[in-house]
Amino acid sequence: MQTKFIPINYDYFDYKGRNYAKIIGRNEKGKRICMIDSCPVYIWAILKENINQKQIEKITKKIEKIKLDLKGRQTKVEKVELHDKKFLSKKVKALKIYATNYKDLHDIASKLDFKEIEKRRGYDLGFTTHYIIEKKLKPLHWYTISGELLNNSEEFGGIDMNLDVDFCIKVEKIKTLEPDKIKYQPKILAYDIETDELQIGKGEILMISLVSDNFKKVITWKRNPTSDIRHLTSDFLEYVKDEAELIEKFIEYVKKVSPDFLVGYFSDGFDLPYLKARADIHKIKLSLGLDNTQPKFSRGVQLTGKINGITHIDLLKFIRTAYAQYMKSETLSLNEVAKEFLGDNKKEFKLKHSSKIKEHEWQKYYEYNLHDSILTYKLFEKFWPDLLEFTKTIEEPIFDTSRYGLSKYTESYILHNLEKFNEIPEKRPGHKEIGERKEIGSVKGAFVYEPTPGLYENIAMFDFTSMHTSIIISMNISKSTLLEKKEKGAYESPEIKEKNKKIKYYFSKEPGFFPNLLKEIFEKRKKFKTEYKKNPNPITLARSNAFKVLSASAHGYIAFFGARYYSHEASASILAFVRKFNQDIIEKTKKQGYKVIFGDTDSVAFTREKKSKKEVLKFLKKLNNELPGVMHLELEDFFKRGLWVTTRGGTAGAKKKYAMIDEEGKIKIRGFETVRRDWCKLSREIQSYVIKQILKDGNEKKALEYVKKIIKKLKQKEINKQDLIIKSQLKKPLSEYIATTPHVIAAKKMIEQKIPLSQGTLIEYYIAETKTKSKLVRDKVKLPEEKGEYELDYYLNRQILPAIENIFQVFGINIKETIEGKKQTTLGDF
DNA sequence: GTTAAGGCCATACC
DNA sequence: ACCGGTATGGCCTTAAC
Repeated sequence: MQTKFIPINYDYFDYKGRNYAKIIGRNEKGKRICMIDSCPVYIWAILKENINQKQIEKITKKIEKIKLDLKGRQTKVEKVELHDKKFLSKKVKALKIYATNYKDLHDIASKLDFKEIEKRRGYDLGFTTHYIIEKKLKPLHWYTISGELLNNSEEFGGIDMNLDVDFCIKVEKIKTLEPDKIKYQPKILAYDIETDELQIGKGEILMISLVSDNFKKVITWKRNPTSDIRHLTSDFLEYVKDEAELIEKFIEYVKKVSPDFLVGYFSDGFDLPYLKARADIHKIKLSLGLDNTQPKFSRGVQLTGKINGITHIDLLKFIRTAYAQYMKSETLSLNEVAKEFLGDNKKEFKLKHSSKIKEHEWQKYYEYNLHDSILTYKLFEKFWPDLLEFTKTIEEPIFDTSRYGLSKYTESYILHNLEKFNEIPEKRPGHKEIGERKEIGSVKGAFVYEPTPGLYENIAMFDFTSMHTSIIISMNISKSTLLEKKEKGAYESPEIKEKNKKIKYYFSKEPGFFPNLLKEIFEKRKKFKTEYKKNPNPITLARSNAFKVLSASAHGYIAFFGARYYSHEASASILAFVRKFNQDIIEKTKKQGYKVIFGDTDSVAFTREKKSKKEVLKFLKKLNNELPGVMHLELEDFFKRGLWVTTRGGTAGAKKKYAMIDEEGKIKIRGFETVRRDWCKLSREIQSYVIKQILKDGNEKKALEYVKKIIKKLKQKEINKQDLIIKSQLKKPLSEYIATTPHVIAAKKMIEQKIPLSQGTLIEYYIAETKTKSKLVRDKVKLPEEKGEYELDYYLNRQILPAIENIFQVFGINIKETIEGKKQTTLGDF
């Protein structure tokens, strides 16, 4: 039979010693289909140089005889071919050694210890990745598949009989369909659980909400026994007898909706493992899989929950890697993320233990639970274009792309594109190699220019477009193009200090596959950005974003010790170029007669004095003409004013801290306390006001008046406590803290009061007046709900004044004296 | 007991 | 371990007096 098909969920199984890919997807009518397919399995043996034909024939014969009997599975070499390939951009002769089972390739590799063989590669990709590369059945692309329909067939041990799909097909032919011809509407089911404890399985699950297209449900067994059920019943609410029945009902609904995607928020680390743990306690099988199997959890750094045939998505992970760096939200909590992307307003509900929930609060709790699933559902819809485009770009199953970090994005893109360079993949570094890479230590980073504190007018700012990436492309830098010694015409890095020696690295003129691939990414990034500007919609934006992220992560990937194509030398060279190009631009700008104010990594800002914008742009053009390759400097913007301050208590200009106002009055604040979430709202707001007023007026007069007014309020204890809350994140488990900081104390108080808390929680507290004689801040910590007066001294001298004093210092004003008054007379003002 | 230096810790910039 | 280095600054801990 023949059908159209979009692959969504990839899995594989062994049958009679061979690997079979098992791919679940849909056809154009929305029917769920399972495809079963196989592909050649092989390992590359790269031969040493100068091995002659006779030697090759000799070892080929030996290799062909390799047979292994492992754990009851017999495996053997089926075929050996000689190929002309490339490895790390160098021409090599390599044997392609076919075997029966991908998992046995490691053992076959260990049998290939012939002296003629230099390296063994290409057996650590994982079967699914290998399969996608071999058969080009890429996730979320459309295909026409023809094959044999398996209908209650005995083949593959009757796999189709236990699988909840419409058809099961043994693939014979795969044909690519024109992209975007058929619209695929993903079937989504969002879920969220509420529990009494945050530790997995420790407390009971109180309720579960489920949201799909035209489907809303909250299942619960908890309510106050004295309350009248009629008042509590809603159209979405369904009562069950106990927690066991709750879990069974959940399974029932998942099966009934039968989604492509079961979507949660932090569900890898919480909801799914929690459900499994509670199901285990009740001896219930959490049979969510299409084959009725339970979710499988794998432990990387973080827990990951996989359901057979249904793609479990933890949206938090995807947002964290693909979006967090471009977001404004202070935390990645569902509420804040929803606020930023959906404009949804918070549903207020303070989580507490079920025993402390009052009668009338239950209905609110149910609604809160439902709302979380609604938000998760809407966020999935919102991010679907991004999930789609990232998956199509990286060519890994969406289950994986949605969980990958930046290095994996880059690496997957490379692995799926090696074939066009005829490259054999490099291996993953082992423990030993990672250790060695760490041992070498980090390389010197970018250059940051020390600004002179002050208020400046008429500022222009230039920055390099994708600086690191354009350096890699323009200077052909990579692990594979690094030369052992200087060659004629090679690219030469600036001088680098390594172990007290000054050295240079050289890179081949011969284009390497990595810089070449990056050039492709770089150009696609430009193309999709233009495409988006011409035709703005979620898909073009997502495509543009995918390539933006990919392009921006290239250098980080090379410098990451876990990367296949890691290179200390390449990373050091890239950064040496980064420093050099930035410093060169700064020098040239000074020479041109401009006053340089600041520069950080890839940017320079300067006052244009009396020169016109036109002259500045002419200068920019001149600078660009002197840049090599694809390197490009662009005008970030012209600014009306900008403010730079000293470091706290010092005289040096503070780096990475500035504020500018553009000609439309739009203000850009970097590094100041205003943008730091670990300062209280009051400090941030005062500072933000002061900065804005100064930038608008060009002087400090109004700002000073405002500050006096607020400080008066502060002294009269008229400030709302909410504005004095300090927030700080618990970055590791409480037990691992060496120093007992205020936020650690606050966290301990929360535990005492049974307020849910875990690693990653944003801890809130305020500093209160206490009887203690202790000078330690931590001894005055109180939780927001705790009764108490705020301590004036702390907020004045450690929050408000520090945030503004070096700003007023720019105008020669000592704000402490002005407020507290060395001259006591000024105190009378308050 | 006080103080300064150093370390831990969180957060931001690019 | 899950992209990197550079930088500010609060607060605690420790060593020295």
